[in-house]
Amino acid sequence: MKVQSTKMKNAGLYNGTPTLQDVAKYAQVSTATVSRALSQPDVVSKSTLRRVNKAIEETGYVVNEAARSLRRKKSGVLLVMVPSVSSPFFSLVMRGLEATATKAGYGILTANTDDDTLKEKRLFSYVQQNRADAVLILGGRPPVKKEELLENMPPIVAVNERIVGLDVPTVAVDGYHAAKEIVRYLLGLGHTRLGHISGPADRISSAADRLQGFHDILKESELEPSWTFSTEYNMESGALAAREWITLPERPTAVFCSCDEVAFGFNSALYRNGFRVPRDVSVVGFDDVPLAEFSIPSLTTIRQPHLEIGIQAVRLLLQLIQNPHETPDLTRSNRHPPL
Amino acid sequence: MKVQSTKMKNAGLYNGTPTLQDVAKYAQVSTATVSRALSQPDVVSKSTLRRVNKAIEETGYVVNEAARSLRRKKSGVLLVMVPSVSSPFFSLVMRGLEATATKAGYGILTANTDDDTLKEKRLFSYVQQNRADAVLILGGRPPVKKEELLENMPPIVAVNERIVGLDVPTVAVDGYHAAKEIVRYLLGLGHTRLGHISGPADRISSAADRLQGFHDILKESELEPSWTFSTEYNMESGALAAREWITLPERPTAVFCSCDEVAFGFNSALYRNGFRVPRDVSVVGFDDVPLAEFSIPSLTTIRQPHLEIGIQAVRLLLQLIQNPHETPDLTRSNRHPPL
DNA sequence: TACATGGATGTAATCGTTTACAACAAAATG
DNA sequence: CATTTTGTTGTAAACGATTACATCCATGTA
Repeated sequence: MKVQSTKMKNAGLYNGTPTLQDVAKYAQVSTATVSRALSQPDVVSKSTLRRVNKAIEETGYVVNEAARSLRRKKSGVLLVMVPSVSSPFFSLVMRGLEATATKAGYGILTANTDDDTLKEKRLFSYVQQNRADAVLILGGRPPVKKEELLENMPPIVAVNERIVGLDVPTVAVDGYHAAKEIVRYLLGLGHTRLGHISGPADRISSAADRLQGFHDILKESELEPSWTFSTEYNMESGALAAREWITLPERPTAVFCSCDEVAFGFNSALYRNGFRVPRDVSVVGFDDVPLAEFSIPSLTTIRQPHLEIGIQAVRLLLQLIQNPHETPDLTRSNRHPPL
Repeated sequence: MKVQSTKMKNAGLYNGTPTLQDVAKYAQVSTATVSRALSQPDVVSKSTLRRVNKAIEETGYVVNEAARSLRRKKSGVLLVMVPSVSSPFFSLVMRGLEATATKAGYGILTANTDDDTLKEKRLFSYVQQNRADAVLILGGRPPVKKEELLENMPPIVAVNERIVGLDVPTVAVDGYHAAKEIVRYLLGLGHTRLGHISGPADRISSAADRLQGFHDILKESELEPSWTFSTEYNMESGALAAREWITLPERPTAVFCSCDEVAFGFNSALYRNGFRVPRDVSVVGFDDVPLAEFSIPSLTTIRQPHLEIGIQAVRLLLQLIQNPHETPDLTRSNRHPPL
C-alpha cells in the first residue's frame, strides 16, 4: 500500500508548519544535526542522515528562508534592475538570467527602473535590507556620480551596457565590431550613401559602440556618413527617423538601425508613406529579436545571443558573490571601445 | 554647512551596518520604541519620534527585511509565475504588476514556468519557505489535479486565464464578448467566409473564450465557420496556419487570429508566398501589443488593457492577503463563458 | 485625597535557523 | 597502555526585528 499524501502524514502531530525543531524531535537528534544534514550532509553519519531525511519526508518540512537569511546574512535572491521588462530584447535576456539563477537556487527579484535614477537608488536599498545579495543592471542608465554608492557596494554585474563612472564587470556582445560587420554587409551590396539611426549614444554604451563602429567602417572604406539620426531604442523613434529620411535631399540608400525595434518603426513609417523596402532603401537592424524573422519585409539583422548573455551574466555574478574581491574573468565582456 | 554623506556620519560609531539596537542606543530609547516609531508612529510621542527619526538618519539605519520577515511571518514579496517572461503580452502585464506591487511596498519574484507543471509545483514551495506571501499565475497552465495543493493554499490570483480545477479569483478581460465584437467588425466589412486561428482552447481559458465567441457570433448571423485551426499563441503557429490556409479549396476571406503574434506569423507566411493582406484576405488580431501599430500591413486588433490588468491583479491579491477568507470583489473578472 | 484611566515607554520572549564550541567515543599513534 | 586524532553529535548563543505584557507617570474623576 502506497503512502498517503504528505499532507495527511503529520496530521495531529504538529500544529503549524513543521520547523527544524520538529524534525529534530521526530528524528531524535539535535537541531544542529538536522541543519547539518541539510547543508553539509557529508559531516553527518550515514545512519543519522537516513533518519533525518525520513523525518523530513514524514513531517513535510520545508526550510524557512526568512530564518535562514537572517542567520546566514544571505537572501538567495538576485535583484534585476531593468529599464523596462517589456522590452523585447531585455525580456529575452531575462529568460537566460532566470533560468540560470533558478538552477543555482537563486530567486530573481525584478524591478523596473523606467530609467529613473531615484527609483534605482531606492532599489539598491533592497540589498541593505537583506532582500537581495547582488544586483544585475540591464540596459542603460545615467552615469553614476562619484559621491553615490561608493562604499560597501554589493556585487554588481552590468548587462549589455557599461555603466559610466562605475567600475563593474559587464556582459555584452562586442557592438563595435558587430556594427562594422553589418555595415560591411551593406557596403558589399554596393551601397555608398549609408545612414545610421543611432541609439542614445551619449547615455548608453551599446549605442555609442554601434555608432563608433558605423563611423569607423565608413572611414576605412573612405566614405562619409550620408546621414545620422540619434534617438531612443524604440519603434516610435524609428518612425520619427523615417520622417526625416523622407525629407532628405540625397537620401541614403541603406540605413543601419541601432536595434530591431527602431528598424520596425522606420520601415513602418516608410511603408505608410508609400516607400518600399528594399526597393527604395535597404534597412538592417540589430539584436535579432524573434519578430525579425517574421516581419514584413523580413529584416536583416545581427544576432545577439540573448539567452547566453543572461546566462553568462548570472554566472559572473554568482562568482562575484562567492569571491567579492577577486577580479572576475571577463572573457565575454566588452571592453573594446571607449564610450 | 550641509551635512556630510550618510556614509561618513556614523564613522567609528558602529562596525557593521547599523541595527535597530544601534538606533535605540543612539536615540536613548528601547528597541521597542524604535520599532514602533517605524511601524506605528502614531503611538509614539512627538518628541521621541523626532529623536528616533534623527537617530535613524544619523546612523543610516535600514530595516533588515530578513529579520522582519522571520518575526512577522510575511516576506513582502509576491511570486509571479509566467510561462514566458519574453511574451510581448505578459511582459506588458508585468509592468503593471511590478509598478503596483512596488508602490505597495512589495517586491516581485519572477519565475518562468515554461508551461512545466513540475517547475510550478517547486515554485509554490517559495511560499512555504516564507520567500513569498502570495502568488500570481499569469497565463495558461494545465488543469490542477484535485489531490494537489488543496490544503493551506496561499492567496492566489490568476491573470488572463482561469485555472481549471482551482477556484481562485481571475483578472482578465472578457474574451468572449471581445471576440464577438471583432468578428462583428469583419462581418460589417461584408465577409461571409470567416476563419479563426484559435489558441490551445483545450488548455487555456482565454483561447476557449475567443473560440466560443467566434462560433456564437457566426451562429447569431446564421453563418457557418469557414475554417478553424487550433494552435499555440506564437508566431510560428501563425505561419503554420497560413500554410494550411493556402491549401484550402475555398479560402476564408477574413481570418480572426487568437492573438497578435499569431496574426504576425500568419501575415508573414502569406506574404512570403505571394499573398497580400488585405488584398487576398482580411486579418485581425487580439491583444494590441505595441507592434500592432507599426506592423506591415498594420494590424486591426482588439485592445487588452495590459497595464490595467496587472494593476487590478495586484490590487486583488493584496486585498486577499489582508483578508484571506473574504470573497473578493470580482468586478473585472471574467466569469462569463464556461471552459 | 484616593483611585481609575490612558498614554508612552521599557523588558524580555519569540520567530526558525546556523554555527562556534564542547563533549564524547572510537580509532590511530607512540 | 597512555595519548592524540578523528568523526559525530549536542548545547546554546547568535542573527535583528516585533510585540505581549508590565511599568510608570500624568490626568481626570468622585
